[in-house]
Amino acid sequence: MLTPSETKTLKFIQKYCIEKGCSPTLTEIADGIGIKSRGVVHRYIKSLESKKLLSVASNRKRGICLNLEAYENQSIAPIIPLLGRIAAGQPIEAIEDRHEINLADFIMDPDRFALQVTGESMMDAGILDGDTVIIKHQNTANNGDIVVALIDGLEATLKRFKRLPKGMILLIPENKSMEAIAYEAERIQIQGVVVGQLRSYQ
Amino acid sequence: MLTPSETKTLKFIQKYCIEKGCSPTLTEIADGIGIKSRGVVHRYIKSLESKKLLSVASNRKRGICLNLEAYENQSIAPIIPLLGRIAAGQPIEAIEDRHEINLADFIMDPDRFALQVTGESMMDAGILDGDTVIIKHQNTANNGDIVVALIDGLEATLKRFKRLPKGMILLIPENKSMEAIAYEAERIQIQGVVVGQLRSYQ
DNA sequence: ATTGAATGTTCTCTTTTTGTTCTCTATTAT
DNA sequence: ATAATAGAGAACAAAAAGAGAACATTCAAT
Repeated sequence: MLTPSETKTLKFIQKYCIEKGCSPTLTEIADGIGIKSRGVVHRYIKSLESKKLLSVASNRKRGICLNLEAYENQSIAPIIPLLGRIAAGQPIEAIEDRHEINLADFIMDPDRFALQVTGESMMDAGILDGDTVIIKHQNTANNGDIVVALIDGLEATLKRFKRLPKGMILLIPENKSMEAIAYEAERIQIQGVVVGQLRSYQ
Repeated sequence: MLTPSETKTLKFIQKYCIEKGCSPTLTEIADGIGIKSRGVVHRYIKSLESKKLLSVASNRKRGICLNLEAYENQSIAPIIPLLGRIAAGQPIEAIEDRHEINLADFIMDPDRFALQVTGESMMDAGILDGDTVIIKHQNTANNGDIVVALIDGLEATLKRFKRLPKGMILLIPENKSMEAIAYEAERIQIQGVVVGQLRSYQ
């Protein structure tokens, strides 16, 4: 487990390496993490080395070498490393854009809950049968939102929301073989909007 | 069985770990659960430890380590409540089928990483431009797996995998407007298979 | 090759924060 | 009454963070 200072040091080194193409000096690191002592930085580096997160060529200037496999050794990595982008037929943008996904942003909010989707009504929006959608609980929606709507108080569906003139609401399935249906606003109760979606292939 | 305070403490630690990437200090926990005494927090931690829900490195700062395996039996995982299923035009099965999604299953595995998808090559499989896919790092794949494949060592793509006779490998885009391409097996290097996918609508 | 500035390394020292162990009190349910 | 839970807070030990001095080594310019 890394201390906050070690984490800060490691992140600075990663960023520096990516931006400048070589590793930083101890003075640069000290400056980067907001302390004054090279000795202290050296201590952090040694600790990170002992934790296999990087290796240092002894006495070499700029001799820090990041261990890119390090994430795989981490005992707990609640945050997944986001390694880069992948495109259709495009070369991978290697390590350039390395940052992290914070799943906390995704989910850990008290007014959110999950629903498992059955049916294909939102297929064309990339929400498949069996997917899980993360819903933010709220009673209103904007045009274009994907909402959980309760029709006549008993039937809940997942549809794209559109407000029509004259107090009508259009619920649009994202599936070419299905039709959008308009309802009087009184019949529709918004239970929440989709803020995320996840799928497991296992 | 956990007391309310212990549950509160554990949930706070889970959330903190996910958000910050390291465990909280006793003071931070006290603050987080709304009490003032580090001593009390210490007592809760020790109790949680005796219930095998976490382990603490003694005298180490931020030395709390969550025990993820223990979560499968108890309803205290770092989870979102999964409220039910939602269907196209079907009534919601309210709270009847309430269980939970365990995010630990989804991500907390050291040999997994994430990639952000650009392009539409897997559109028909519900993987859209901008989505994040969770990759399990491995060098082999089964027919039907969605894989990250490196072509000629320099071009990484996301495609469905199929092994053909005579040492050929077919990489199939899930997009009607794109064609599957067959390669000699030597040209293809599997970097991992897709085990999850997530999307944020925010 | 020599030299000097920059850099890495190894110390000691101090301060602050944190973990640990207590005792004490209050509340609640059995 | 008793036990379990919840909390405050004091006192001490230890870890982490940091400053900075002193020395060793690199590396590039001369």
